[in-house]
This record gives sequence, structure tokens and C-alpha cells, in this order.
Amino acid sequence: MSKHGCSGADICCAPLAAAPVDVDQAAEVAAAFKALSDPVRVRLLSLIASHPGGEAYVNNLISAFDLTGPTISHHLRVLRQAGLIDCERRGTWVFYWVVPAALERLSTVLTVPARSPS
Amino acid sequence: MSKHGCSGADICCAPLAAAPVDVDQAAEVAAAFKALSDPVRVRLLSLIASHPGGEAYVNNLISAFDLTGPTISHHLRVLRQAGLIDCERRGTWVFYWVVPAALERLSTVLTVPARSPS
DNA sequence: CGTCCGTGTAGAAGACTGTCAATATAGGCA
DNA sequence: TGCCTATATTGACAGTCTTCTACACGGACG
Repeated sequence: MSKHGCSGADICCAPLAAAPVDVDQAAEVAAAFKALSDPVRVRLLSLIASHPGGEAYVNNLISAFDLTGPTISHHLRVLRQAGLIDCERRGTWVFYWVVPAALERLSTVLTVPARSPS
Repeated sequence: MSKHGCSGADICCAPLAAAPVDVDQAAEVAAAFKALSDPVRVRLLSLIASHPGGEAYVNNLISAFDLTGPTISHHLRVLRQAGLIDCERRGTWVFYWVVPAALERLSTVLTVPARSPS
């Protein structure tokens, strides 16, 4: 799920402010941030990440919103394709959890390095 | 330019993974990330941030892309309304620079706190 | 084996976004 | 004053995104 078509899964860790990013890096970073550009997905990620045990199952997530199941399913897929979360089926339920490394990569990208005093 | 209608300018610093964000916080965070969800804007931000002196003027930015002036102007406005950059006119040219605090807030939001070993 | 429940997929409507050409504004300079 | 350069605004078009309803899949359980 992280070697093939899943854009945004392996982002270079250099901060944006350190040096001009090239076109490919910019596309990857933008794709990852696009996954976080919707309030529902931000809340989903936060709900999953802060869930006791670090996992949440879908029905639990759906009931936190005033949206239909397919809509939540769509947003979960966007987050998963961006490499920010992953999931596993256990019997009837599907459990989701965050991929900490992906969040930390994005966090690093936004870091502002101490500016050299030119 | 950063107190009034500019949504996304003052984001709560708590990491998403620490506790479930409320609806308003999620909207603010998502709005900020939406500004970073386009490859052109990611490159613009990186170009401005890594420019010698921390400032860049528009013509310099336009010539880095295969896009028209109005398009770059549009993207700069999106970044500015998100509070990520700010600008000032000096004679004929307009200079842009990044707002480090805004980037650092977003970076903190993506931090994954050490999970309590429940 | 059949039914129910949880989850995902398909297709469509409406809103939003990125881009451009054309035009406007604002400042320097002759 | 009048022109030229630099930047922003407007309006339009094509593409994408969010959301829904309707339906399909897959496991549990009687």
C-alpha cells in the first residue's frame, strides 16, 4: 500500500523552508495536505488518533457525524490512500488507526529551520 | 491582515492526536491545510521561505512557473488569506514573506504525542 | 441455508477550484 | 501630464470534490 500508486506515502523529510522543493516533492506534499483539507477528514483523523488503544471502528466514527455511511467511507479511503491511516477487518468490523510516521513527516515538512543570520 | 476575516490565522496548538478536535478547530485546521493542498502553492511557499533574506517579489515567483501572472497572484492570495504568508508593497514591487508562527502551529498540530502505554 | 448487520462501491447532482484572457489599479519616469 | 511596468481583479470554462441514494459484498448467527 505504500510502493505503488499511493501518492503521498513517502515524502522527503526536508522542511519546505529549508530549500526550494522540486516539482515532484511539491506534488507529494500537496497530495498529503489535500487529504487534510476537509474538516470531516481532520475530525476523523483526530478521532482515530485519540481513540483509546489508537484504533476505532467505522460505526463508531459514523455516529460522530451527521453524515451518511458512504460519505464517511469515502473520507476514510482518502485518508488511507494518502497513507495517513491504515485499516484491518476483524470479523464484522473494520478497525482504523493512524500511521504516526506519516504525520510526523508532514510535521517536519512544515518546520521552520532557524534562519541563517545572512 | 491577520485579525479579521482571515480564517485559519489563529489555530489552537493542540496536536490532532492528543484529543478529538471540535468542529470549529477542525474547520480552521482544514482551511489552513487546504491552502497547502496545491502543488503550486507548496512550491510558492517553499520558494518564498527559502529565498535569501526570507523575502521574494512577485515577478521573481512568476518566472519560476509555467503559469500566468494572474494565476500566481491567485495562489499568493490564498496563502495570504490562510495566514501563511504576508506581503508589503515597496514602490513598484510587492514583497512576500512567510509567517513562521503559522507554519509552526500547523507543524505542532500534526505532532504525534507519545502514546500512554495503556 | 437464509437473513441481518456492518461496510464498501457506483453513479449522479451541485458546489467549488485552478487556469486563462481581458481589464483595472498603482507607482515610477520622461 | 502621459506612458510604461508590475501586480491585482473580473469573468468564464473545464475539471474536481463532497455528498447523497441505491445497491453489492462479506461475515455472523439462528
